[in-house]
Amino acid sequence: MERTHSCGALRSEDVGKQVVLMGWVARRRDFGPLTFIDLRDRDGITQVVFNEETAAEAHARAKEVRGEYVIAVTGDVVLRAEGQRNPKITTGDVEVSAREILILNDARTPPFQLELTSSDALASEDTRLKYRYLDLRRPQLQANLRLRHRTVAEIRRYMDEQGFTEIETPILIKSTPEGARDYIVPSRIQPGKFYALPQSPQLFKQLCMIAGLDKYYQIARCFRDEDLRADRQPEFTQLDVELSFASTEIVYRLVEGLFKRVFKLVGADLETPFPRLTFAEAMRRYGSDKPDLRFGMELKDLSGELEGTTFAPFASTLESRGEIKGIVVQGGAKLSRKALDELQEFAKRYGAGALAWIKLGDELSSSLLKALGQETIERLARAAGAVSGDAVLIIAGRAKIVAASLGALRLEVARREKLIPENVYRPLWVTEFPMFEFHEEDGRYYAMHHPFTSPLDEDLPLFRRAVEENETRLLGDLRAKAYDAVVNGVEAAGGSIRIHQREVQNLVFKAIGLTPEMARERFGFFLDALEYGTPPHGGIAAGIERLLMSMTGIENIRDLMAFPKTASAADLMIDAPGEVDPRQLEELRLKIVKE
RNA sequence: GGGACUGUGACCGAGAGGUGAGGUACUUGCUUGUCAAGCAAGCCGAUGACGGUUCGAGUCCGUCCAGUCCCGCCA
Repeated sequence: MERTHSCGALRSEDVGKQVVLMGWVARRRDFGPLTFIDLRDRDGITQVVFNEETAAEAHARAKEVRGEYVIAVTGDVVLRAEGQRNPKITTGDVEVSAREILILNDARTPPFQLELTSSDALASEDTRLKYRYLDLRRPQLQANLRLRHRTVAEIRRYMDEQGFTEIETPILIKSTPEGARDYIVPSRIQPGKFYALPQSPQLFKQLCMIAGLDKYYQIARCFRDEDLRADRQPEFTQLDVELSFASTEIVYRLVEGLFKRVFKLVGADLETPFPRLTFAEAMRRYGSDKPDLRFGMELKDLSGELEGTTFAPFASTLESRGEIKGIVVQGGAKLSRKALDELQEFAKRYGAGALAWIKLGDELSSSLLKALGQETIERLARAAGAVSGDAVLIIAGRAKIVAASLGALRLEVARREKLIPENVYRPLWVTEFPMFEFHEEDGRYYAMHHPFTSPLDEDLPLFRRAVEENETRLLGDLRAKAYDAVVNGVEAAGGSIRIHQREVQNLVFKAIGLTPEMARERFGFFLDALEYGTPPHGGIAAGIERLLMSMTGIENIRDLMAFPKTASAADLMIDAPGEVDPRQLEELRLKIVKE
């Protein structure tokens, strides 16, 4: 017996056909001489009717069936009578009148309920993760995985059309101290030595360019041993792209074309070219390098209005060249004291000392009223662009902290006040990322993107001066040919044009404190390769799950992966990570040191 | 490394120091058309683990475990 249709396929046009459906029993409703089964497969649900009068044997067997049994049904598609149709399911105009039923497999009562009624909620996440194969039967998760498949399929089609070659690179590679923490794999054949799993195929894709492969891409698994977040898993998938003779403009066009195609899958029509913001401007106006442009509420600089203030917190901020900025919450005058306290707590997580506020209600109120006086406060509110009924939230401090806390506050307030429109897509390029970032603890600069990222051509003279004359503080001002594609506040892709000249590469190593010997030890093979005729090249990588998050608005990466891990990087289903047999350890010459 | 929240029957979930609702699932019976089937009955737990405070703890305190979210981290 072969199935003829999926459980989501039948329509009124199919009435009269004899069909075979196979699937899982979602529900059974027993009415004595009449029994209904909602049959579910990946495509949908079809109602099957068992009638004692017309199919006594099948009807009797149907009574034995329970939830999640796997059955095959042979029957006739019949039109449902007016008033008996079910508009909630796509097949709701028809039903299958069963002639035969075959129980393909029975099922234990599930450990949690897959089919929900309004009176119950989804089981807790750990229970569902333990029985992931059952949770995945839920139509929502299946839809996510199918969208993921269609997205990746579309990516492959597009990249192929654009002349790219999909090339696989090794999973067992070598650990480098740069970047994220590596997952390491012990070598049995060479005891005491370790492979690392790739954080990304970075060096290999550049080697593909040196190899003359010209246009490379890969749907690549990446591994990073860092703490997890709602949008971060230890292993994830990237569309990794690199092309020779590239420029930023070529990369932008390629990715805009790709995103345009892929976002069509969720019914979105992205306008190209995407608008662009430099990193500096994004930070200044949104306090974020991945601004969500679906709503306004831009950060406004208020330090000009406060020049010469005697209010100590503000005065000391200005004196130490910090920033005082604010955002306007439309209609925010109704914010309660409690809400403002909560927002202050929220801002403090990002290092903000305090959150000052002004409310333009029926009468002016402000946490700064005593300190600054009514006149100054009104001037501040006006400068921020607030009108009657609004509130202004103000944070003062070091530029980095003001951006982080006020940028996060902007998002938080927008969420709380429901200021973010749905079904709107606002992509943009964030460009000209800094080359280097100062690391307070280590007291030195690190490459912000990675050490092979090219500086802007016009910043090259400054770069030479910074390194050759050892003016290290200039390093913070250097801009890179590095870019992110951001959609609705999600960093969907990031990349750069690479350095292809040895001289510039040496400058970078010097800037981040790598002696030629150290650079050679870490990247020796790669530096060699660069000297054999490296074409100018550049590329980009798009996190597949992140891309899907921006397409769907789904806020948790786990919902876009088949078998994700928990926040403590565990797989509750297979119970990984686990201990290994002592013999395995011995073979690898490894010893566990107990605390 | 740090912070916040959560942990009650198979599942969801109420219970603001004095033995724990309700719903769903499951089992049985009844109802000829439901679609979150209905109705009735049954079944099911001493509340994540351990320790403490108390005459008495699910409720308070401590430690641990697990889950979620966030800061740090993620070039």
